[in-house]
Amino acid sequence: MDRRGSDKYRSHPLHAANDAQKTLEPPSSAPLLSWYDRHHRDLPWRVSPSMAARGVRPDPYHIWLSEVMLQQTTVPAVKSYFAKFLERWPTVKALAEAPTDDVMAAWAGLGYYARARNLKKCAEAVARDHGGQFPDTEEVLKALPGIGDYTAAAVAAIAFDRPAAVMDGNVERVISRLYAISTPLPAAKPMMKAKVALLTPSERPGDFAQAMMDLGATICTPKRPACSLCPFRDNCVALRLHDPEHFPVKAAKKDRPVRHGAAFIAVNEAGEMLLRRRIDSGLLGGMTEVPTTGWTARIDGDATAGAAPFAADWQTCGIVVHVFTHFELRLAIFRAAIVGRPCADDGWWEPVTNLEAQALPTVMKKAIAQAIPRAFNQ
DNA sequence: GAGCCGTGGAC
DNA sequence: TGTCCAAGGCT
Repeated sequence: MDRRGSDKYRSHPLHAANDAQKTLEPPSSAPLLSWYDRHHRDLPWRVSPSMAARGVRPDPYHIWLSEVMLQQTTVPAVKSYFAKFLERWPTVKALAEAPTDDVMAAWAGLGYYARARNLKKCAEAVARDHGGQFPDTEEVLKALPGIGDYTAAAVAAIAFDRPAAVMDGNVERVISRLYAISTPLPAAKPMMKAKVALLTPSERPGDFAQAMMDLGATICTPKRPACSLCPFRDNCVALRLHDPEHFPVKAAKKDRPVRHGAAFIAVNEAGEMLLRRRIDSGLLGGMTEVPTTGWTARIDGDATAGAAPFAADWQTCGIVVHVFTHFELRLAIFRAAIVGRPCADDGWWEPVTNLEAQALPTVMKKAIAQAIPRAFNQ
């Protein structure tokens, strides 16, 4: 058990780290900012250096929206969603007035759907309590739904040029290597945040924060970091120890259990599919689903017949496997041709041609595609 | 503090 | 193929 990541606990000579540190100059923000000016990435939510030089500041709404989307999500995955949201809801006020179901449907596929629910709540709070203007301090930002330590600091620094200590997974990796911190995460976070605070300059704190994250994303990568290109190469204790990949040390992860369930794709003679809305809390909260069993039981033929939303000629369509963060789901898929609209009180019958507009999470799209291969465009 | 909460890409 | 992980927040 605990095979995942357990080797991260392999021992490391602390005395060597201390000895190496004595021979290194402490890092400063200047080389990093210089590197950032030379390697700036053009991202949709950023203000270009030339515009910034003319005093143009980023739109706080854009920064906030991008930062929420980027929580535990990669830049390539976010880009199209960011463009879609800005086109549809150009201002925080527009987002505040949008129907929640529209926001959930637009978010479908990005994952961590509590972010979408909180995004809407946050927009409403900004419109209602702050006159449609985002607050410009960490403390007030953090009081808003979906804004925690990281996002509050990031918005304060990037949008408002506040000297906030921004720490995400990238910065944790950079800092842990710079100082060869052997305390495992997450226990080491307070120590790391203190290091970041000392390193954060009063000039260009927003650029510094983005530079630290860019450095972690492109140079100080988890595997095979490009240390020879790093502006901190002469200050990095982990590099001096010839083992940057050893850091950050993390607590071992737990095994991922397997859960079983069944999903039922019912289509009537009018080309409509039975859908339901999940409760607002918990897994896939507030999102749309096809009828399913609970996701704990082991499914066999007898249990499946009783678990269907209504009696019908259910045909088996095989198994869909979907991996969530903390468990793996194996979903038995069943399909039936229905006459009329049974169970309409428990959900609704949606034209199959309109499935793209629904708030269907990826696991549900996979289940539907298993039963009806042409339900979605690829 | 630790568990819960998605997804897709890289290796 | 399995494993890790990506600009975390909430409870």
